[in-house]
Amino acid sequence: MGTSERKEREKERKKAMMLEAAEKVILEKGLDQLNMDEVASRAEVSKGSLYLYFKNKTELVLGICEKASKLFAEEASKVLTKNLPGIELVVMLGQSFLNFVREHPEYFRSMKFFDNLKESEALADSEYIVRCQDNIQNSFTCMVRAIQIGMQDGSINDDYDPRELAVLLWGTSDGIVNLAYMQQNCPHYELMQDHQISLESVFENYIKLIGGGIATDGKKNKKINDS
Amino acid sequence: MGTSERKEREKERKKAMMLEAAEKVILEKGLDQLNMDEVASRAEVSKGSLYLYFKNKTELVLGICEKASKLFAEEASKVLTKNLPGIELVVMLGQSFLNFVREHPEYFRSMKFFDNLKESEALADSEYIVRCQDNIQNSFTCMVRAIQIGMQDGSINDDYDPRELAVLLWGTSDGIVNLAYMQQNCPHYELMQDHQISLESVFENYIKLIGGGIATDGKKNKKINDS
DNA sequence: TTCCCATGCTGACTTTGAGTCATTTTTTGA
DNA sequence: TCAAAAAATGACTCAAAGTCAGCATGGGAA
Repeated sequence: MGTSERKEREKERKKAMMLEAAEKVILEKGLDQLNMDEVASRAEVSKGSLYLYFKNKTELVLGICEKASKLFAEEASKVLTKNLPGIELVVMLGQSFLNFVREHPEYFRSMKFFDNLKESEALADSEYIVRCQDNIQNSFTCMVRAIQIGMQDGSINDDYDPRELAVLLWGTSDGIVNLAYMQQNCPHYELMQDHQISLESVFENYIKLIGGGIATDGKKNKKINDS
Repeated sequence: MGTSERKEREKERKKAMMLEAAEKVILEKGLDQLNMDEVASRAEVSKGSLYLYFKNKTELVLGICEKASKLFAEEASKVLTKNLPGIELVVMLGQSFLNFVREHPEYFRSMKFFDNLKESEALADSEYIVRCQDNIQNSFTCMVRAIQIGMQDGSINDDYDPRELAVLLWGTSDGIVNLAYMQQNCPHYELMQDHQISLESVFENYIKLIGGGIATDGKKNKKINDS
């Protein structure tokens, strides 16, 4: 009986259509202008149907966030397959993050929404929350792995705890990437427009600064000597 | 005729009461639960009065953001008066930022709200936006000054452009401070809860990493030799 | 003291948009 | 072919943002 399978697929397809409609609205008008009636009409379904698939507006956005965090986690795990020194993997992860945000500002926006949820919003009882957390955790684990690889191959200074260093890199790169997002999407954000500072060179310096700090830079290559 | 002056002060006092009421609500329930009727009743005025002082909900939050950004700018300029090497001023600015967010999460929240405004929200025509931008610009200038002082006194490597370095430090410390905010205010944020990583040590390592990267650390103390 | 006007204040009302549900349409399997 | 189940609909309810016609107050002129 392949009927139920086809039905299942059809359901997924519709859900995807609704998410895509919502993404477009966010891209065009911003998250705060997202309106359920408009999403419904753009997805060519009734409002009732929309609520059949997503129990409220929060879950609709979390649906986007799930896609976003999954996509990025895939990106991150792809980076890890490359045969490169750990330090370069770390740099590539940062670069992927930046590209991701530039290519999908609406995804980054939905992830910020996720970040700022409070328990007050029907939070604990949502499957989406759990899946988003999982995906983010996976990306984070990629960062930890890259650092561990680097410590193993001697390209990264092993004075630090790998997980702690990962948190540090996660936080700082989120900050830098957020600058990029705001420069691109928030016209009133003036920190960089005023002066003629390019994000390219800021990011380059970020890599140089952080990279310099965590790399072994020829001082103590014990691991390299071993191999 | 001191009457109009007293009236003016009275108006300011009421405005401050309304802002305080709104801050309390944000602190207790979060920004997304902020509700104009509740603010009005807590401030012991009618809804109509509230709208007499703030033309909409967005401006009310921007009013808080104005206070917040002003407070922080004052904090930052206080740091600059200290008679210390530039590098230590930079570290103190970072530390102040972290303390600020810990002590006033609702202020940080309102600044995030400001950051994420789109032009769609009656944006260009708001006096608040301009004042917030000014205050933030002032804080940023403090960071630039601290860096310039450090380059002058030889405690900071002058390979970088001061403004570009300031953007870099601004972005990264915003990211780190954001981690602190989330850990404190968003129960679903699991990046650090899972592992037993303390924010203290992450921040310490942040200072060590960045500080190490920008400090002259005895390699090229040309300016120090001069004096 | 009394009245008048300006300014400030009020809360009932309008509007908008999230979320619901009784009803209709479509699909499925007998 | 048809009845029961599943899916879809959009008019409705309800909460909260935002408005406005009328009320209160207080300071100055008669």
